[in-house]
Amino acid sequence: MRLAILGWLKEPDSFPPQDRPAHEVGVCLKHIQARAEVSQSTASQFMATLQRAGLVTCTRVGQFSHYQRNEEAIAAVARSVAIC
Amino acid sequence: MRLAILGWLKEPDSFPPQDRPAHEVGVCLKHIQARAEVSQSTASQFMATLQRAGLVTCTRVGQFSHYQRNEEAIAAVARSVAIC
DNA sequence: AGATCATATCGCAATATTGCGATTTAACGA
DNA sequence: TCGTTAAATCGCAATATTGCGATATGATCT
Repeated sequence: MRLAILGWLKEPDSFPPQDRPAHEVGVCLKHIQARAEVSQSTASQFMATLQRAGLVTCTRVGQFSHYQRNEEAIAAVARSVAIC
Repeated sequence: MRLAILGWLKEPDSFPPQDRPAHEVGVCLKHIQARAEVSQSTASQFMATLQRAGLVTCTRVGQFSHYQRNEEAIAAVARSVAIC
C-alpha cells in the first residue's frame, strides 16, 4: 500500500487541486488518504513511516502537510536492491 | 537473513567442498545452514520460501538439495523495484 | 477565546512473520 | 532390511506489522 502511494506521488498533479500546487510543495495528506481509502490515522502513519525511511519529504504549510518523493533516496534503495 | 543467503550464493565456491561442485549444481543446504547459523528446519524453510518466490532453483542429487540463484528472476525484481 | 479543520499520536486487536524443536520422508550404505 | 544421514513438514511460541478509533496538537477564522 505504501508502495502504491509512493507511485502515485510520481504524478502529484493527478490529485485534486489544493492551495499550493502539488508539484511545488507536494501532495496534501487529505488527498492521499482519499485515494488510498484508509482512515486519516492510517494515512498519517503511512506517510510518517515513509518519511522515517527517508523516501518522502514533508512540507508543512499552515495546517497542511504536503508529501513529495525523495528521488535521491528512492534511487539509492533501487541501487542497493540491484546488487542483491 | 534470506537476503544475506541470496548474496552468499553469488560465490558458490566460497562454501566448503561437496560431492558435486557448487558452481554446477548449487550449494548444499547443509552448508547454507552452517553459515547462517540457524537450525536445519529454519534453513530448509528459508530456502523453500526463496524457491516459492522464484529467486532460487533447487537441484536434488541423491539425498542432497542444492540451491542456486535464479539471476533472471532476481534481475526482474530489481527492475520492478527500479520503477517505484 | 471558542469553533473548526488538518494532522499527529496513542493504544489496541487482528494478522503475518520468524525461527525453533519434533517428527516425517527419502536416499544411501552395510 | 536396518541404521544413518539429509532434507522437508508440522505445530507452536515469540515477535512484528497492519490499520483502526479515540484523542491530542496545532493552525485558522470569527
